[in-house]
Amino acid sequence: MEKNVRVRFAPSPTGPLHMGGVRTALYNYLFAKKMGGTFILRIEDTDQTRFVAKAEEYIIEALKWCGIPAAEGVGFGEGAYGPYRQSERKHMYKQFADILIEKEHAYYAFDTPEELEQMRENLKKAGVAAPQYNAITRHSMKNSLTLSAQEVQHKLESGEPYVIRLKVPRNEEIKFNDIIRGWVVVQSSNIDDKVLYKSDGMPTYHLANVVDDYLMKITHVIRGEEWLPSAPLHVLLYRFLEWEEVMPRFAHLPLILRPDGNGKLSKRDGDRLGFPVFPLNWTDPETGENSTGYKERGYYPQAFLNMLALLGWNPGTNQEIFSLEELVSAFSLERVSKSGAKFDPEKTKWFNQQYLRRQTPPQLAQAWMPELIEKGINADSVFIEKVCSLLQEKAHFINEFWSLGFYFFTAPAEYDKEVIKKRWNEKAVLFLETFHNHFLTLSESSSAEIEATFKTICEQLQIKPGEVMQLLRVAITGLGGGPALFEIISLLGKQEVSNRLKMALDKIPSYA
RNA sequence: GGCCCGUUCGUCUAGGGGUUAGGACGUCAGAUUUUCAUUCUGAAAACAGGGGUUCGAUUCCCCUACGGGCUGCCA
Repeated sequence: MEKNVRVRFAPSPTGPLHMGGVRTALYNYLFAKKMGGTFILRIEDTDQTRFVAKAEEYIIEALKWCGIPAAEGVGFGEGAYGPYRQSERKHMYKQFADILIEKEHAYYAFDTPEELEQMRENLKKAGVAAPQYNAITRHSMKNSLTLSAQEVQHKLESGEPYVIRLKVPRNEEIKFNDIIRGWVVVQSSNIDDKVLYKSDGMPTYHLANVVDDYLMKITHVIRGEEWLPSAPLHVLLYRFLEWEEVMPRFAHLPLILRPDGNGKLSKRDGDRLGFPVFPLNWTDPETGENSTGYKERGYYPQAFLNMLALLGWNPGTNQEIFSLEELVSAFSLERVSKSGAKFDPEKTKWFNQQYLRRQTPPQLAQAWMPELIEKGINADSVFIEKVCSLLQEKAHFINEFWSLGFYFFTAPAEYDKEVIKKRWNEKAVLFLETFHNHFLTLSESSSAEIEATFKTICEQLQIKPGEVMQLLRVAITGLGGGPALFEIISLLGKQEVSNRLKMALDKIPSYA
């Protein structure tokens, strides 16, 4: 077993973290915990042009809400390998680019963006589908391989903008053993001379992530499949920097796909299809555009995480509901699947329902209380808890409680029209009146008692219970469905039910 | 286009040379609660296609098809 496992989640702060990112963070977290290792948050902000204010803060808040905090890194008390923001590590990268140049594994390039564009266009015209800056084309570009040493020196000294590119060998087989995918083999001729160091003095992702992973003693790189094509490049970097023996193991996670059609789940899909893609609400600082989060939609973070964990990983058993601790002990990268997984919003709701079911009535009452207070409801806590335990089995979210059970606190203002249309007739009115009278004479009003009364009356009047049961419900709650009716009546109490029956008898005839 | 990765019910997936191919969500049907939006039971529902290898392939290999990712001085 490896010792001192160190993994990192390394998002770039270009916007809110979406659920794919959360899952990557989760798998990193689970793996770290499982191995007794360290989970690190590193902010990859090497692209200053794409910086989004508040994004970093959002990422940190999201991890906290989910309950998968980093042990080390930005927003989590730093650690021994800081700083953990690449912009603050700016000074560390150049020396490694220089080493590569010294070893002739990299070179300076002075081509302007226009010249690069020109090169690509020319090659396309000549029939090259994917023009590359590579072992062939670099000979006709402006770089330290084609220019004389003096020219290069002069350009450098005169402050001409330059980048440093990796000199990818012409024809070499590069391979690595991915934990999830097995051996991945790529010919170096298919890799281009990637920019490692940008003209603005910042490294690109490729250089920065390799340098930082090395410096931070990262043992396993667990990231999305979109990185698979550049992994060989990173392997090359480790080799050229002579860090191969401490090169991390790679695990490339399958993508999360959109529920409709195909393709990677994107930030836009959520609002288009009506489910959140972000853990928390987000307001775009530029456009003011709002996106809803799982938190604000009423999801439990545990349910959200549980769903995410099973999207691309499974324990090999039939267990589906896992606490975080259970996930940690069951998790392994080997059981992560290779193929992309379509996200299923319905099953996500189901997970939340499962967690809701597992709450105790006091927990539910506490969670519901703010809304009740806001609505000016002032009820006994024991009563509220009883309401919660009835509502619990009908709801997926606590935020459905009010629309499902407002009638516990206030008489209905409307009645289900469908039911009235179908069931309201003279016989039904007679039933309601009779039931009302009997109900008032009841000495105790337990649900069993009420049910017995109900049945007796049905027999007396020769009415099938099915004909009036739902109507009775509508008269009292206004709704056509809900928790056990006699429980509701019992809980509401004699006086209230009596009032409501009177009101229903009075209002319903002129209804619909 | 090129390179890379993938392909078991509609969806998430288990399995793995000989199985009635298992589970979950969803769907549908029955039951029960003499209502329902709960619960229970049940049903329909899958190995992309073609070649090998093999006594036998859904499982191993190859090809095809399809899907996805990447192809920036983005990450």
